[in-house]
Amino acid sequence: MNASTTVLALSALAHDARLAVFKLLVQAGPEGLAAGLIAARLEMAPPALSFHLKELTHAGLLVQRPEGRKIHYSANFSSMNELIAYLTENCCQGAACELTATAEDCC
Amino acid sequence: MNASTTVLALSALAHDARLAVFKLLVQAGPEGLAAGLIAARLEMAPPALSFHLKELTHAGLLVQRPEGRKIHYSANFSSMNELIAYLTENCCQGAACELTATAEDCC
DNA sequence: CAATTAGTTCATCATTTCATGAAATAATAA
DNA sequence: TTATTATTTCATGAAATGATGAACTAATTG
Repeated sequence: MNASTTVLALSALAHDARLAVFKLLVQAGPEGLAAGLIAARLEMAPPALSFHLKELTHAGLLVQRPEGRKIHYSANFSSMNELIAYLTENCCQGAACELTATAEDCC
Repeated sequence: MNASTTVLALSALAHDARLAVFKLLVQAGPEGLAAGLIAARLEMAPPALSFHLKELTHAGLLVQRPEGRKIHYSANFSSMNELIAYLTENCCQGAACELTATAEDCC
């Protein structure tokens, strides 16, 4: 992970709707959710959701899997871990978690 | 840290120049660097740098300290740690680092 | 095949972001 | 006090972002 792919991932997550989509898909686990279900849960218009799913997918944070006429999206955990690793190494002097109150949740 | 402050911080970091500024200031440590030095190191026009410093400061990622007629900026490590903690808890099922190759660098 | 469902793509428009150069502010030095 | 240095603010314009509704594609059902 280099600076420009990091910026791409950060840009993808730096939006209320997209962060909400990503969080929902993290909760959903590896199975993911169909686009229509995501739209229903987050009360988003289908074209808007489609736009945001494309952004997240393009940044490598989501993966797509056709399922009949539905399309399942799921979080790409390894790319998210790479992002967090990059931020920790380059932007925290490798010292993340040490100062946080929820240290036991992290690593 | 909630979703909207997270989006604010992510937006601030989601730009090549601002990510570079933040990384430089993390390396610089708590002393920080004067705006002019940052501009020289990163070869940025002063008004552009000022704009980006304001964005980062507004997001709580930098703190400002006047030093004579210079202004020193330094990384706010605790807010960065909060950001990483939020991402780890909400966007990684609290499983950051486990899947990364550089596990020893993280925590 | 016709109708329906799921999702995307397209066109448009409003808003935001960002770079640039000129001007302003404030602290120090001559 | 005048000049210089450090930084910010302002005004302008270009480019990117994002919301919306209509139209399109593809898979499934009747």
